[in-house]
Amino acid sequence: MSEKPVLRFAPSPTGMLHIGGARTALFNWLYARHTGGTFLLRIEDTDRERSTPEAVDAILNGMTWMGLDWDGDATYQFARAPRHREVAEKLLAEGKAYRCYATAEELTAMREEQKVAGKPMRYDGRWRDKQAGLAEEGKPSVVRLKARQTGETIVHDVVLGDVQFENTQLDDMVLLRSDGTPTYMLAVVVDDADMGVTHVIRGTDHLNNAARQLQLIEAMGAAIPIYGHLPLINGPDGAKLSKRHGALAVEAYRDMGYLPETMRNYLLRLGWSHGDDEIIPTAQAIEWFNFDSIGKSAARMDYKKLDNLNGHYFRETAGTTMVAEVTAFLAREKRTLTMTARQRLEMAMPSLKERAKTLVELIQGAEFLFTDGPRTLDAAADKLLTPEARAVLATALRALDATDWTGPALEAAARAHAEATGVKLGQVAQPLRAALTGKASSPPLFEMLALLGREESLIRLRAYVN
RNA sequence: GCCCCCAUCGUCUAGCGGUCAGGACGCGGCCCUCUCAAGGCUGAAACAGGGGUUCAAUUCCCCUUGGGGGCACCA
Repeated sequence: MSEKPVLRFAPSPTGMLHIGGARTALFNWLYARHTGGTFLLRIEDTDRERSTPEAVDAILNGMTWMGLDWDGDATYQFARAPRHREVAEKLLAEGKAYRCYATAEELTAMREEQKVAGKPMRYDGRWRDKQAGLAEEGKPSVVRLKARQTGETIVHDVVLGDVQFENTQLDDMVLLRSDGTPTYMLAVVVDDADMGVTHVIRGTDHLNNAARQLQLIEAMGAAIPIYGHLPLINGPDGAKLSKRHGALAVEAYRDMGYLPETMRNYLLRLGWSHGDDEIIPTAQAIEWFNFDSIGKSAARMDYKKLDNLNGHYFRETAGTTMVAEVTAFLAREKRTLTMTARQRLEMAMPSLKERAKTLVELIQGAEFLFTDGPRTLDAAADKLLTPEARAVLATALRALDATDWTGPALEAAARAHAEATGVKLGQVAQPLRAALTGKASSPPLFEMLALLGREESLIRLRAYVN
């Protein structure tokens, strides 16, 4: 075991890259980067019916957005079918596999009977020791592994520990379909062996498969990889994460305005821990990541916590980077900013990123910077601009106009004006804010007034003086 | 039905025989404050139940219950 670890993420391109897959990819990637090993990407497209090029793109894009770079080119499993077939033929020749002529209908009936009888639903090995006779001549057949029928198979798992399966529970799985194409079971094992994969880290939905794959590995005489099965992610209600919960694909998180760094940190903490640490930037994660601290139980998505983390990374991220994130986000919505809007955005970014939790929220809060002229009031701002407030606005406006148009000077003027008229600063500031931004909350008022400039600010304020 | 896995505050988790059961998100209160955030202080909130083992169980074992996964010529 002196060789560097080789890990892989092997999704099937039958849909988007979902959050659970993203986490599996992340864990594999982290371990590879932590150890200086290799992280491979293999597209398991042996199911020709369900695999689509769109899904392949979605997975590749999702991985790229998540910042999970793989080593070398992605391999496509279907392209390796001849090799898979070769292995199956070898097994057949060695007597470790056999042809089964049972039809699909026959097997379905068999399972039905087993179910009714309360017996485990397994292939009964009806062709295991039977020679094909004249009747089978030219009939379609599948190739099955002649699995061991006694004893037990133990999966040594780095997250779950040793898991033991009775071999009587494992049946003779299909290696080659009747059309000659390899099954997933055959393909993964052959590919992992050929690619030199040392660590198979995947979801617990594959735990049972591990036992069966172990038998195939043994029959092939290949090296046994280190297994690790990760608990699945459930929806906020604890039920299986499904389309019903929406927000399944990583792209959905991108569109909701979360940063890749946020997703990596969040997904890492969902099932992995390092004492009391919550904020774990990727560089730190690479340094710390190990298999020992992976939890065994399924976790649920918590959007509140995700929001909180995203807000944290907004505050941590440089303003220029955030401007780039915002413009990229807007570009995806086919929006572009004018030169002025962009300049304002850059200037206001330190204040904007301080109070938003998602890019969507940040952009909503920045809309008043993107266009010129009087604002349309939202409900809260409208409620704020009572006749009395408008009167305050009128006098405050004159006080402001009489001073230097800088943040500190404007604030001083407003404070002096408030004191002179015997009201609190808030009573002066809120009407101004409503007229200036069209909203009841915004980044610091005086900073925004200065940023928009005297002329533009006065146009907006005067619009709401009766 | 059969097999496998899991089980600490509402949620994510720390804990690896003796702890006032800790942290984070969320929630309540106070402070700060031009709004909204952020920040500081603070409060409520958990060992699923029952048996063992042990001087001592959240921690080890068994059962129950509850969740999850699997049982294809899908991956």
